[in-house]
Amino acid sequence: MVYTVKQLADLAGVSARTLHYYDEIGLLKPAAHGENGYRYYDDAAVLRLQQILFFRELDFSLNEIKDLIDRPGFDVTSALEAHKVALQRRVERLKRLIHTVDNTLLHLKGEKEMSKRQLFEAFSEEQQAEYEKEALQMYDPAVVKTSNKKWKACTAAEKQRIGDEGNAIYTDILLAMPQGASSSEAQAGVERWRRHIEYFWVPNEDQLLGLANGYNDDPRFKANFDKIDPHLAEFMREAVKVYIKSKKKYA
Amino acid sequence: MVYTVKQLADLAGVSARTLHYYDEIGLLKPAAHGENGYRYYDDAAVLRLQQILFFRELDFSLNEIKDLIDRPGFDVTSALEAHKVALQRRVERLKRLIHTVDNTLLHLKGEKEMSKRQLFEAFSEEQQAEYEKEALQMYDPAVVKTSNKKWKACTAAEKQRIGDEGNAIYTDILLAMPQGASSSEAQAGVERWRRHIEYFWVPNEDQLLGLANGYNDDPRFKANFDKIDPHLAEFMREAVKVYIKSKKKYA
DNA sequence: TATAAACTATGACGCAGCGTCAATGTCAAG
DNA sequence: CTTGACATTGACGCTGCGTCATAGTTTATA
Repeated sequence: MVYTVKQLADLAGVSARTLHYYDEIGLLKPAAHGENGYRYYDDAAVLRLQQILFFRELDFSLNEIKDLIDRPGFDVTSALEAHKVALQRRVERLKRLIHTVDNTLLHLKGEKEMSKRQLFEAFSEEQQAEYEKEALQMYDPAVVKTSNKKWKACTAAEKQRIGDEGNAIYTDILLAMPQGASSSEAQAGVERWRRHIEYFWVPNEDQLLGLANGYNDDPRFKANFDKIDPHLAEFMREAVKVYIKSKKKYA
Repeated sequence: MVYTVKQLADLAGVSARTLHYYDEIGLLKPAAHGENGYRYYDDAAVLRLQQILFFRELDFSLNEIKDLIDRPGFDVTSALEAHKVALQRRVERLKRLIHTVDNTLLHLKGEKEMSKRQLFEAFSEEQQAEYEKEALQMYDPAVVKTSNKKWKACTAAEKQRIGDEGNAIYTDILLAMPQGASSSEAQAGVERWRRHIEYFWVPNEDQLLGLANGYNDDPRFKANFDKIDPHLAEFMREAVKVYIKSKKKYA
């Protein structure tokens, strides 16, 4: 059998352009060129194209495919095994992304319910509280409920006060920056911060550090801190490290 | 705070080129341009960049990101939900690919063991038998073992005979093509084919049709059939359909 | 202060795998 | 002989930058 471009294209379910391209890069050459310049494919080309499409389905690149079916004695098995590993890594990555999307969605919904349920506008501090609850989720979902209850039980005025308190604390810590992370000013700030956090949640030392790390690593936390000062998050992390060390020493 | 290109780039962990590009497509514009043409970014730009990178991590396209953070009141929640679905689809697809790779690897390894263990060279018919075992795997792995045992128990001469028998059957069916899929010649061929298959495995009618489908849809099956005739696989599918219908009618 | 090192700018090509015109030639049917 | 369906090559476009190339600017050092 002999096939023109369109015939082979329809047969294999690809476009004519694709066959042109495969010819261009030397992946699938027609059996013969007519004097009119037309491409004519034979049955061997059909088989080759089927192999190509098989590997293409598996997300091999056209170059890899060329190696796989051209090089005689090319190690197809280990190529497939390597490819499998690559595919698995992609799956893992995608799963992490989905998880992050889920978290973000949870956060957004929480925020919405809040702002709908009360007159209280979504202050950035309230957002911050949301974030903190989320971070906390990584430890114990049971605690989240308690935290949520506490927050809901607050009046708008109380919330306002809590938000202001948070702001004040961060400003205090900011002012302690020139004195260094181990200065008594900074450490006092961390102490106040801890008690502020404890309004929602009572973390142990490790969790406290985890939260400070989150302030640096989670872009949403980070963004809020950067609004105050671009080095605040990092400074807090250092200060918290010092804080914990001294706590553990005297424990 | 004000940042030059490199400062912001280092801060955010991206390249200067990336910032140039984001400026070019209007995704992140510097706060000011110096008289020397230099770009100068401010803290707002830092925050915006952080948001951009957050969504970029989630595999949003730069265009989508622009919409997400520029359009006021753009529905971020449903965008995220749609994105999640897209991610999930990608995961499903990758899992299928991995499964296919696994099957192919199994097949390749089986082939290798075969050719190593015996003097018997890897005839294309033996390959075909491998494929058939693989197709069968989709139904019941327990049956595979039986099939394998049977095959291994064969002498080389027996294998040769079986392979030849397969070839003869396919040739017979090929010769029946002009008479049509429902012709008695074709149906007799299917009957012989069935008994031939049953040497390895006893399929029910549905499984028989599944196998005939595999001859068309699996490129490796297809390739072998196309060597005989490009329309044989399709013809067999039709013939098997007819065969099954008549079987069920009289059942 | 002269010069070198480090930074800045714009412009352009390259990558993968084709889709999509565009301009032009060829073949089969009515 | 026309029409329409096919064929050809050539070229740009898409995504998200990496990577020169060329040229001007700022900063550090001798």
